[in-house]
Amino acid sequence: MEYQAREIEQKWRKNWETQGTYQVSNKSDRPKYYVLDMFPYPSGAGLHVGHPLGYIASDIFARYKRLQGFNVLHPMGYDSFGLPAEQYAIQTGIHPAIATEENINRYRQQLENLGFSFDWSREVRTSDPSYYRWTQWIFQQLFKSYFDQHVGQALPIADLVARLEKNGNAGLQAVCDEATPTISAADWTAMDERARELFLLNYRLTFPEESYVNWCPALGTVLSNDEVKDGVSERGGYPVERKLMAQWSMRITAYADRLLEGLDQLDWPHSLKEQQRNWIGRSQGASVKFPLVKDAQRQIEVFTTRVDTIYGVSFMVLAPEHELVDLITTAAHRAEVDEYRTWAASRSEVERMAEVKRVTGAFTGAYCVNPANGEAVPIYIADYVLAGYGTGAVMAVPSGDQRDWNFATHFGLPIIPILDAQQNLSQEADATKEGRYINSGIINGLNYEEAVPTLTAWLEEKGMGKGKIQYRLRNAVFSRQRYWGEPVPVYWKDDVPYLIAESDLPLVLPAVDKYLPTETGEPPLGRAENWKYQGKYDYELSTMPGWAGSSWYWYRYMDPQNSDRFVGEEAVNYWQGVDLYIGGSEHAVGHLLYSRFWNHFLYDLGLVPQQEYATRLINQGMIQGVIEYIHLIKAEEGDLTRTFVSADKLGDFPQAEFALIPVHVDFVQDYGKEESYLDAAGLAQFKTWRPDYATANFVTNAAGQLVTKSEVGKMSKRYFNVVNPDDVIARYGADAFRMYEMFLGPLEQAKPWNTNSINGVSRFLNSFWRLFYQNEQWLVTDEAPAREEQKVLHTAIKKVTEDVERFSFNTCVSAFMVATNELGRLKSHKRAVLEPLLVLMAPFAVHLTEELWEKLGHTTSIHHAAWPTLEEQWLVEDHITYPIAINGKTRITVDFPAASTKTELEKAAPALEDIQKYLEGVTVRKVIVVPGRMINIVVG
RNA sequence: GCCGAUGUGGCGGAAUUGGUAGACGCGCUGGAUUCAAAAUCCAGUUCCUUCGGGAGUGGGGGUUCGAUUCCCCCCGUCGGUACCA
Repeated sequence: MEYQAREIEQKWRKNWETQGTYQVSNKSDRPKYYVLDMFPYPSGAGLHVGHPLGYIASDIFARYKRLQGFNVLHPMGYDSFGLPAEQYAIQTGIHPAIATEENINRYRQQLENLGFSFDWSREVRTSDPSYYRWTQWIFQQLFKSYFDQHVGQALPIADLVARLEKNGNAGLQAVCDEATPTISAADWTAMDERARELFLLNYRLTFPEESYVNWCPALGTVLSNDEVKDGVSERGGYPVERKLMAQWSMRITAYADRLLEGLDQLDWPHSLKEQQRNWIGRSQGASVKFPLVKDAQRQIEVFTTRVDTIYGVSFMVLAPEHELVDLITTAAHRAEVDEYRTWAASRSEVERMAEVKRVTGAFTGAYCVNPANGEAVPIYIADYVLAGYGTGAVMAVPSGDQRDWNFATHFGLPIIPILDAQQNLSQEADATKEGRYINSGIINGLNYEEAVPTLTAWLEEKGMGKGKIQYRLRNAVFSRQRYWGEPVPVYWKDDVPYLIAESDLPLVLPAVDKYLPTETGEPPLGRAENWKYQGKYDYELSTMPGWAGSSWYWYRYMDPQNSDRFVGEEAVNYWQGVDLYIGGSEHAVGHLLYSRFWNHFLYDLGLVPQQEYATRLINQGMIQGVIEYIHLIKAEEGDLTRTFVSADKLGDFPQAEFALIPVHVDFVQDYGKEESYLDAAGLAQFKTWRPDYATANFVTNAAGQLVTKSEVGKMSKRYFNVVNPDDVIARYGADAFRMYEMFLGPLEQAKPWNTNSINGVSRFLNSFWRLFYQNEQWLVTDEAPAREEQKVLHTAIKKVTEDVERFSFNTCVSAFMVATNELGRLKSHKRAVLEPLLVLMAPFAVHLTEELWEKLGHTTSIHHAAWPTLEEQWLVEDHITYPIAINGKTRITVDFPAASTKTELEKAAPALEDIQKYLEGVTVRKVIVVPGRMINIVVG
């Protein structure tokens, strides 16, 4: 019987489904283990060969743990709200739910093709009302909570109210808006309901606020910082501008410290933790007040990490949006300042970032007082100071900061040296902390370590400053002016937001006639007819962002049907959290930070048992594609001729400029290689595919080939280089595909997709099969295996167990190959060897092993078998082959009895006949013996 | 600029605590089988070589009996991030 991948795979997939082989119970005597894959967004394009890499790895590990005797939770579901389905709906009028459903079905089919051990009875979809009901519920809990810094956790807002009634907010240590006024108990009591609600918004963990946001006109929505890359939207690459808008916000900054500290306990990739640390951006420094010369009651507060440089301040810079600008600008400078502010506001993020080097700014005409030395400091505005960071104001020290130096040089402001070690101040700033202070009042002669505490204490005493910790992390914008997302479970009364009753959840997404903003510019939900809470109050019209539903989904898998709670207590206490999370590093500062934030919050409420939900995380590397381009001569205006030139003939057109046009990789010969090209057939395919170029000229080389330019890059529709796993599976089978993806290299490393060597894996599976079957002949016998055969088996058990534990799956595959080669050489077909080997390979080649397992006479699934036990006795040798080196260079290898002692070997090695010729004319200085390893003879 | 990864044959990669560099696979070369092809099997395959050997893990230096592995400096590639005060 030949190995027939397709038949076997279909047979077992059906069988597993009817048997419920992968169904998991929340009750078990076995220890639990939770393996989670990152939530996929079901895009219309379906899976390409890069997507399954992490899923295959997690599936192997889940299966391994199952064979090891664990009760393993390994679920899959869909992050099914999102922009692409809505963009599609706008174009076609098809409800996003319908397109999403189709995409999900396609995904499901592709995933099933790969033979994963998901418990599909636990599938969840974020766009399902039974799911987003709980996303809305968690939102409501955030609204009902504030963060108390005294206890370092979230508490019910009712506690805050009780406190306000008693003491007002004096002495309250809680995270709130900068502008929150201080009130007494009497003030609170005097407030009416509306005033109280507005006041409480300063503290709630989710709240509407007016702030500068990333507005993307093309998408018609705001975006959070992590959704903006290089000044354009991550999805679609549309321009983004700064805009002042009222938006729901999440007070993630309350958790900045805990999110930072929590990282230390996580077994996550180092670089990913670093990214989160940088994103949170904790910096220690001081806040200092600079009173205005004209009005000492008003002060400009700055944050600085170098308070020691305060005597070097020669000017002050405010962000153009800073609230004091209007107030302080003198009449003489009014026009200039207004002009600058208008100009600054008109600049897009992209422009700003492109012109970082350019110095711009304007003088307000006003001065403030340096509290350290009482000198007057001119106040400028400039857009290198960001309104959103710190206080939106900087004390400028040109001698110690390059941007300040550039600004000072441009505007002719003084550059004051402050440390005797500073150098070349006429050329550039010197940020050194070395040396002793000069020109620096009370810290003259001190060094950095002495100056900082001295100054901070002095400023604090004078009430002009204090030590402060500042974060780069901003509160997260939580509104999207879009249709296809969770409705925010809030209604408005007197311009104040109220939660809808818990019993009214879920607030279901209403039908709309179009998925576009209303004529008055409201979000699409404004189109819903008669959509009012209790028939009279307006609902919030924005929806939640993509990351809402994915911030808690791993809990829903534990208990997906529960209609009383987002996850049942029993279920969450059993599964606790995720033991292994596998996914891409692109989620480092988005999903992985937001989900940690929500988890910390749920933990504070006592709803989940662990502060960090995923203790171990592994990034799988991206599988890249090869992009094939052909060179098109850039035509002059009006010139309608189109000429493509073979890459090896570009020299014939020295004056031409070329555009690179991506070509469908299927047309290209020797795809992925240096000398890949389009032959005549490829050119014909290209012309049919791109009729607009059907009449173009093609300058080919002597062989009639149009040589392409090949580049490793993203696998994406727009490069026409997407490889569908279904095609590969149809040809080689899912088992070969799974093993091949693992065999490509280390899991975490990025690697280009190349089908060149998949036949090696396919060949291996065939020879493995032939250990059982050859020429229609069943070969397996019940004879006792020889020692040598046992050694092959147990070497494999040891290697594969160790390697799976450290996620080195590529070396597992080669271990299987080695074992198969050896057993083939030994003509070994013993059940006692093959059966354990089959179990060892079951997590990788899930169908093939199941088939052979059945043929061996088993009636239950191999995936419920037990992982083989290593018996060291078979690995013990009576002789050890020692490499013998002279001065570190290996010369020969010699067998010695394993029992030889170090002293014996030291004597025996130099006496060997084969080694004598190396010792002529030199003296043996030392013989180094590492028992079991090697022998080195040092001569000289 | 800063932060983080990474660099080994023609190619993907292995070498887990410093101990035979190149496992395993692809490709390539030769052979067997075949009318032929596919498939399969066997042998070889880092480079140089006067066949004794010599060189060799991005480059240079160091520690060590011994370095792909540890330390210092430099270079390349990839990813993240950026007027963050």
